Amino acid sequence: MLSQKAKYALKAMLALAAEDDGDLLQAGDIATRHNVPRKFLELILLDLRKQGLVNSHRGKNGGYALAKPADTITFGQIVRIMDGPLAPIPCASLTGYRRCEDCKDEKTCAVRRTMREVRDAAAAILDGMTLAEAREGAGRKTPAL
Amino acid sequence: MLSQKAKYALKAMLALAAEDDGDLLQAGDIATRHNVPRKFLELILLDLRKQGLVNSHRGKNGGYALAKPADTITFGQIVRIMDGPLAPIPCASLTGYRRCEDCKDEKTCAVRRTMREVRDAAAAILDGMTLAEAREGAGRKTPAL
DNA sequence: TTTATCTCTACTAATTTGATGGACAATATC
DNA sequence: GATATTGTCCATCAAATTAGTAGAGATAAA
Repeated sequence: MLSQKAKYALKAMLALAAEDDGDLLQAGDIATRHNVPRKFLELILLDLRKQGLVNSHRGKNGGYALAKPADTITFGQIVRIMDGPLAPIPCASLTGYRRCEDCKDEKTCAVRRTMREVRDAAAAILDGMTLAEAREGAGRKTPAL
Repeated sequence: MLSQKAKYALKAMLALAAEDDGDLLQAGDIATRHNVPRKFLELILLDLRKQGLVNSHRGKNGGYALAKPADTITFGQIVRIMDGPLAPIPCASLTGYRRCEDCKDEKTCAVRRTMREVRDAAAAILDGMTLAEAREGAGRKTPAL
Protein backbone atom coordinates (compact mmCIF):
# COMPACT_ATOMS: atom_id res chain seq x y z
CA MET A 1 0.00 0.00 0.00
CA LEU A 2 1.11 3.49 -0.85
CA SER A 3 0.90 5.71 2.21
CA GLN A 4 -0.89 9.04 2.20
CA LYS A 5 2.52 10.56 2.62
CA ALA A 6 3.80 9.05 -0.60
CA LYS A 7 0.66 10.00 -2.44
CA TYR A 8 0.93 13.59 -1.24
CA ALA A 9 4.61 13.63 -2.15
CA LEU A 10 3.86 12.52 -5.70
CA LYS A 11 1.16 15.14 -6.06
CA ALA A 12 3.42 17.85 -4.68
CA MET A 13 6.25 16.89 -6.99
CA LEU A 14 3.87 16.91 -9.95
CA ALA A 15 2.73 20.35 -8.91
CA LEU A 16 6.33 21.55 -8.81
CA ALA A 17 6.99 19.90 -12.17
CA ALA A 18 4.12 21.90 -13.64
CA GLU A 19 5.83 25.18 -12.78
CA ASP A 20 8.21 26.92 -15.11
CA ASP A 21 11.81 26.19 -14.28
CA GLY A 22 12.99 28.02 -11.24
CA ASP A 23 9.58 29.33 -10.23
CA LEU A 24 8.92 28.76 -6.57
CA LEU A 25 5.75 27.24 -5.27
CA GLN A 26 4.80 27.61 -1.65
CA ALA A 27 3.78 24.80 0.65
CA GLY A 28 0.56 26.62 1.47
CA ASP A 29 -0.34 26.90 -2.21
CA ILE A 30 0.26 23.26 -2.91
CA ALA A 31 -1.67 22.29 0.20
CA THR A 32 -4.67 24.36 -0.81
CA ARG A 33 -4.66 23.34 -4.44
CA HIS A 34 -4.32 19.65 -3.77
CA ASN A 35 -6.25 19.25 -0.52
CA VAL A 36 -3.23 18.23 1.48
CA PRO A 37 -2.94 19.08 5.20
CA ARG A 38 -0.47 21.93 5.22
CA LYS A 39 1.78 21.04 8.12
CA PHE A 40 1.91 17.45 6.99
CA LEU A 41 2.96 18.58 3.55
CA GLU A 42 5.76 20.63 5.05
CA LEU A 43 7.23 17.52 6.62
CA ILE A 44 7.04 15.78 3.29
CA LEU A 45 8.73 18.59 1.43
CA LEU A 46 11.42 18.68 4.07
CA ASP A 47 12.14 15.02 3.44
CA LEU A 48 12.23 15.59 -0.28
CA ARG A 49 14.66 18.45 0.20
CA LYS A 50 16.94 16.42 2.43
CA GLN A 51 17.03 13.77 -0.26
CA GLY A 52 17.97 16.36 -2.85
CA LEU A 53 14.82 16.25 -4.92
CA VAL A 54 13.68 19.79 -4.25
CA ASN A 55 15.28 23.10 -3.37
CA SER A 56 13.74 25.47 -0.92
CA HIS A 57 13.96 29.16 -0.23
CA ARG A 58 13.02 30.71 3.07
CA GLY A 59 11.49 33.99 4.03
CA LYS A 60 8.98 36.13 2.24
CA ASN A 61 8.30 34.90 -1.29
CA GLY A 62 10.03 31.68 -0.38
CA GLY A 63 8.93 28.29 -1.60
CA TYR A 64 10.01 25.12 -3.29
CA ALA A 65 11.19 24.07 -6.73
CA LEU A 66 12.46 20.87 -8.27
CA ALA A 67 16.18 20.46 -7.69
CA LYS A 68 16.65 18.64 -10.99
CA PRO A 69 15.00 18.47 -14.42
CA ALA A 70 11.59 16.82 -14.33
CA ASP A 71 12.73 14.09 -16.68
CA THR A 72 15.36 12.92 -14.21
CA ILE A 73 13.03 12.43 -11.25
CA THR A 74 11.00 9.24 -11.13
CA PHE A 75 8.02 8.02 -9.16
CA GLY A 76 10.27 5.26 -7.89
CA GLN A 77 12.65 7.70 -6.21
CA ILE A 78 9.82 9.54 -4.54
CA VAL A 79 8.01 6.46 -3.31
CA ARG A 80 11.20 4.94 -1.90
CA ILE A 81 11.96 8.10 0.04
CA MET A 82 8.50 8.13 1.58
CA ASP A 83 7.65 4.47 2.01
CA GLY A 84 10.92 2.62 1.67
CA PRO A 85 11.60 -0.32 -0.65
CA LEU A 86 9.14 -1.26 -3.36
CA ALA A 87 9.28 -5.00 -2.72
CA PRO A 88 6.23 -6.51 -1.00
CA ILE A 89 8.55 -8.38 1.34
CA PRO A 90 12.03 -7.46 2.56
CA CYS A 91 13.66 -10.70 1.40
CA ALA A 92 12.68 -9.78 -2.16
CA SER A 93 14.04 -6.25 -1.99
CA LEU A 94 17.11 -4.97 -3.80
CA THR A 95 17.39 -1.65 -1.98
CA GLY A 96 16.38 -2.91 1.45
CA TYR A 97 17.10 -6.60 1.58
CA ARG A 98 16.49 -8.36 4.88
CA ARG A 99 16.28 -12.05 5.45
CA CYS A 100 13.01 -13.61 6.66
CA GLU A 101 13.58 -14.87 10.18
CA ASP A 102 11.38 -17.88 9.62
CA CYS A 103 12.66 -18.91 6.20
CA LYS A 104 14.26 -22.32 5.90
CA ASP A 105 15.63 -22.07 2.39
CA GLU A 106 15.58 -18.78 0.59
CA LYS A 107 16.77 -20.20 -2.69
CA THR A 108 13.76 -22.41 -3.20
CA CYS A 109 11.16 -20.18 -1.57
CA ALA A 110 8.30 -19.72 -4.01
CA VAL A 111 6.92 -16.79 -2.06
CA ARG A 112 10.19 -14.93 -2.35
CA ARG A 113 10.60 -15.78 -6.03
CA THR A 114 7.13 -14.54 -6.84
CA MET A 115 7.41 -11.40 -4.76
CA ARG A 116 10.67 -10.64 -6.48
CA GLU A 117 8.81 -10.74 -9.76
CA VAL A 118 6.24 -8.35 -8.36
CA ARG A 119 8.97 -6.06 -7.13
CA ASP A 120 10.68 -6.08 -10.51
CA ALA A 121 7.48 -5.28 -12.32
CA ALA A 122 6.63 -2.44 -9.95
CA ALA A 123 10.17 -1.09 -10.14
CA ALA A 124 10.10 -1.18 -13.93
CA ILE A 125 6.96 0.93 -13.95
CA LEU A 126 7.80 3.35 -11.16
CA ASP A 127 11.45 3.85 -12.05
CA GLY A 128 10.40 4.33 -15.65
CA MET A 129 7.85 7.01 -14.91
CA THR A 130 9.40 10.47 -14.69
CA LEU A 131 7.64 13.60 -13.55
CA ALA A 132 8.03 14.91 -17.09
CA GLU A 133 6.28 11.92 -18.61
CA ALA A 134 3.55 11.99 -16.02
CA ARG A 135 3.00 15.67 -16.71
CA GLU A 136 2.64 15.15 -20.44
CA GLY A 137 0.28 12.23 -20.04
CA ALA A 138 -1.91 14.12 -17.63
CA GLY A 139 -2.57 17.07 -19.89
CA ARG A 140 -0.37 20.09 -20.12
CA LYS A 141 -0.19 23.20 -18.05
CA THR A 142 -1.55 25.20 -20.96
CA PRO A 143 -4.51 23.22 -22.23
CA ALA A 144 -4.29 22.09 -25.85
CA LEU A 145 -5.66 24.57 -28.45
CA MET B 1 3.75 -4.50 1.78
CA LEU B 2 2.70 -8.08 2.26
CA SER B 3 1.66 -8.71 5.86
CA GLN B 4 3.06 -11.54 7.93
CA LYS B 5 -0.40 -12.98 7.80
CA ALA B 6 -0.38 -13.18 4.02
CA LYS B 7 3.11 -14.59 3.99
CA TYR B 8 2.15 -17.30 6.48
CA ALA B 9 -0.99 -18.03 4.48
CA LEU B 10 1.02 -18.55 1.31
CA LYS B 11 3.44 -20.83 3.09
CA ALA B 12 0.64 -22.82 4.66
CA MET B 13 -1.14 -23.21 1.34
CA LEU B 14 2.08 -24.35 -0.28
CA ALA B 15 2.52 -26.88 2.50
CA LEU B 16 -0.99 -28.19 1.87
CA ALA B 17 -0.33 -28.27 -1.85
CA ALA B 18 2.70 -30.46 -1.22
CA GLU B 19 0.54 -33.16 0.36
CA ASP B 20 -1.04 -35.91 -1.62
CA ASP B 21 -4.66 -35.23 -2.47
CA GLY B 22 -6.93 -35.63 0.48
CA ASP B 23 -4.19 -36.07 3.05
CA LEU B 24 -4.77 -33.87 6.06
CA LEU B 25 -2.13 -31.67 7.54
CA GLN B 26 -2.50 -30.33 11.04
CA ALA B 27 -2.09 -26.73 12.04
CA GLY B 28 0.51 -27.72 14.60
CA ASP B 29 2.58 -29.52 11.98
CA ILE B 30 2.54 -26.63 9.59
CA ALA B 31 3.37 -24.24 12.40
CA THR B 32 6.36 -26.29 13.50
CA ARG B 33 7.67 -26.98 10.03
CA HIS B 34 7.42 -23.39 8.85
CA ASN B 35 8.13 -21.46 12.02
CA VAL B 36 4.72 -19.90 12.18
CA PRO B 37 3.09 -19.06 15.54
CA ARG B 38 0.57 -21.80 15.99
CA LYS B 39 -2.46 -19.88 17.22
CA PHE B 40 -1.91 -17.20 14.66
CA LEU B 41 -1.81 -19.82 11.95
CA GLU B 42 -5.12 -21.21 13.14
CA LEU B 43 -6.77 -17.86 12.58
CA ILE B 44 -5.32 -17.75 9.11
CA LEU B 45 -6.50 -21.24 8.24
CA LEU B 46 -9.92 -20.36 9.55
CA ASP B 47 -10.08 -17.42 7.17
CA LEU B 48 -8.95 -19.58 4.30
CA ARG B 49 -11.61 -22.12 5.15
CA LYS B 50 -14.34 -19.51 5.32
CA GLN B 51 -13.29 -18.34 1.90
CA GLY B 52 -13.49 -21.87 0.56
CA LEU B 53 -9.82 -22.44 -0.12
CA VAL B 54 -9.28 -25.21 2.39
CA ASN B 55 -11.36 -27.91 4.04
CA SER B 56 -10.93 -28.83 7.66
CA HIS B 57 -11.66 -31.85 9.76
CA ARG B 58 -12.00 -31.72 13.51
CA GLY B 59 -11.12 -34.13 16.26
CA LYS B 60 -8.34 -36.62 16.50
CA ASN B 61 -6.43 -37.01 13.26
CA GLY B 62 -8.13 -33.87 12.05
CA GLY B 63 -6.42 -31.24 9.95
CA TYR B 64 -6.61 -29.25 6.78
CA ALA B 65 -6.45 -29.93 3.07
CA LEU B 66 -6.85 -27.86 -0.06
CA ALA B 67 -10.49 -27.53 -1.02
CA LYS B 68 -9.66 -27.39 -4.73
CA PRO B 69 -6.94 -28.62 -7.08
CA ALA B 70 -3.64 -26.82 -6.58
CA ASP B 71 -3.68 -25.54 -10.11
CA THR B 72 -6.90 -23.61 -9.49
CA ILE B 73 -5.68 -21.66 -6.46
CA THR B 74 -3.55 -18.59 -7.07
CA PHE B 75 -1.32 -16.39 -4.97
CA GLY B 76 -3.65 -13.55 -5.91
CA GLN B 77 -6.64 -15.17 -4.25
CA ILE B 78 -4.71 -15.86 -1.07
CA VAL B 79 -3.17 -12.41 -0.81
CA ARG B 80 -6.51 -10.70 -1.41
CA ILE B 81 -8.15 -12.71 1.35
CA MET B 82 -5.44 -11.77 3.81
CA ASP B 83 -4.48 -8.25 2.84
CA GLY B 84 -7.28 -7.01 0.62
CA PRO B 85 -6.88 -5.48 -2.83
CA LEU B 86 -3.55 -5.63 -4.65
CA ALA B 87 -3.61 -2.02 -5.83
CA PRO B 88 -1.21 0.34 -4.05
CA ILE B 89 -4.01 2.85 -3.72
CA PRO B 90 -7.78 2.29 -3.48
CA CYS B 91 -8.64 4.53 -6.43
CA ALA B 92 -6.60 2.21 -8.65
CA SER B 93 -8.22 -0.97 -7.41
CA LEU B 94 -10.60 -3.15 -9.38
CA THR B 95 -11.74 -5.34 -6.50
CA GLY B 96 -11.85 -2.62 -3.86
CA TYR B 97 -12.26 0.69 -5.64
CA ARG B 98 -12.66 3.76 -3.49
CA ARG B 99 -12.35 7.31 -4.56
CA CYS B 100 -9.59 9.51 -3.15
CA GLU B 101 -11.23 12.16 -0.99
CA ASP B 102 -8.74 14.76 -2.03
CA CYS B 103 -8.68 14.04 -5.74
CA LYS B 104 -9.78 16.84 -8.06
CA ASP B 105 -9.89 14.95 -11.33
CA GLU B 106 -9.49 11.21 -11.33
CA LYS B 107 -9.39 10.95 -15.10
CA THR B 108 -6.21 12.94 -15.48
CA CYS B 109 -4.52 11.88 -12.25
CA ALA B 110 -1.05 10.62 -13.10
CA VAL B 111 -0.66 8.99 -9.71
CA ARG B 112 -3.77 6.93 -10.24
CA ARG B 113 -2.84 6.02 -13.80
CA THR B 114 0.58 4.84 -12.75
CA MET B 115 -0.65 2.94 -9.72
CA ARG B 116 -3.17 1.22 -11.93
CA GLU B 117 -0.31 0.01 -14.07
CA VAL B 118 1.44 -1.29 -10.97
CA ARG B 119 -1.72 -3.02 -9.85
CA ASP B 120 -2.20 -4.62 -13.25
CA ALA B 121 1.36 -5.88 -13.31
CA ALA B 122 1.11 -7.30 -9.79
CA ALA B 123 -2.25 -8.88 -10.54
CA ALA B 124 -0.90 -10.48 -13.70
CA ILE B 125 1.88 -12.11 -11.73
CA LEU B 126 -0.06 -13.10 -8.62
CA ASP B 127 -3.22 -14.23 -10.37
CA GLY B 128 -1.04 -16.17 -12.81
CA MET B 129 0.87 -18.04 -10.13
CA THR B 130 -0.95 -21.13 -8.93
CA LEU B 131 0.04 -23.30 -6.01
CA ALA B 132 0.78 -26.06 -8.50
CA GLU B 133 3.19 -23.92 -10.48
CA ALA B 134 4.86 -22.62 -7.37
CA ARG B 135 5.31 -26.16 -6.14
CA GLU B 136 6.97 -27.35 -9.35
CA GLY B 137 9.27 -24.38 -9.52
CA ALA B 138 10.36 -24.80 -5.94
CA GLY B 139 11.53 -28.36 -6.29
CA ARG B 140 9.33 -31.38 -5.82
CA LYS B 141 8.24 -33.23 -2.76
CA THR B 142 10.31 -36.23 -3.79
CA PRO B 143 13.73 -34.84 -4.73
CA ALA B 144 14.85 -35.59 -8.29
CA LEU B 145 16.79 -38.86 -8.77
C1' DT C 1 10.84 46.08 11.92
C1' DT C 2 7.30 43.50 10.21
C1' DT C 3 5.64 39.78 7.81
C1' DA C 4 5.83 35.65 5.33
C1' DT C 5 7.94 31.56 4.72
C1' DC C 6 10.64 27.37 5.56
C1' DT C 7 12.83 24.34 9.56
C1' DC C 8 12.84 21.48 13.28
C1' DT C 9 11.37 18.95 17.30
C1' DA C 10 7.98 17.04 19.90
C1' DC C 11 3.69 15.20 20.65
C1' DT C 12 -0.65 12.57 19.98
C1' DA C 13 -4.84 9.92 18.61
C1' DA C 14 -6.41 6.26 15.89
C1' DT C 15 -5.57 2.22 13.46
C1' DT C 16 -3.29 -1.88 12.16
C1' DT C 17 -0.43 -5.70 12.98
C1' DG C 18 0.99 -9.70 15.09
C1' DA C 19 0.04 -12.13 18.02
C1' DT C 20 -1.87 -14.98 22.79
C1' DG C 21 -5.23 -17.47 25.89
C1' DG C 22 -9.02 -20.01 27.02
C1' DA C 23 -13.53 -22.03 26.61
C1' DC C 24 -16.13 -24.87 23.56
C1' DA C 25 -17.33 -28.31 19.84
C1' DA C 26 -16.43 -32.30 17.25
C1' DT C 27 -14.25 -36.62 16.30
C1' DA C 28 -11.53 -40.91 16.78
C1' DT C 29 -9.93 -44.40 19.69
C1' DC C 30 -9.81 -47.16 23.85
C1' DG D 1 -18.86 -43.68 27.43
C1' DA D 2 -14.44 -41.60 28.77
C1' DT D 3 -10.47 -39.50 27.11
C1' DA D 4 -7.34 -37.36 24.19
C1' DT D 5 -6.88 -34.58 20.24
C1' DT D 6 -7.96 -31.31 17.04
C1' DG D 7 -10.42 -27.37 14.94
C1' DT D 8 -13.61 -23.08 16.16
C1' DC D 9 -14.51 -18.92 18.15
C1' DC D 10 -14.14 -14.91 21.03
C1' DA D 11 -11.74 -11.70 23.68
C1' DT D 12 -7.76 -9.34 24.71
C1' DC D 13 -3.30 -7.05 24.16
C1' DA D 14 1.33 -4.80 23.22
C1' DA D 15 3.99 -2.70 19.80
C1' DA D 16 4.42 -0.36 15.71
C1' DT D 17 2.80 2.55 12.15
C1' DT D 18 0.15 6.18 10.20
C1' DA D 19 -1.62 10.52 9.73
C1' DG D 20 -1.59 14.22 11.43
C1' DT D 21 -1.01 18.78 14.89
C1' DA D 22 1.44 22.41 17.59
C1' DG D 23 4.62 25.66 18.29
C1' DA D 24 9.07 27.82 18.62
C1' DG D 25 12.84 29.28 15.82
C1' DA D 26 15.56 30.70 11.51
C1' DT D 27 15.69 33.36 7.33
C1' DA D 28 14.74 36.59 4.00
C1' DA D 29 12.13 40.32 1.60
C1' DA D 30 9.82 44.64 1.77
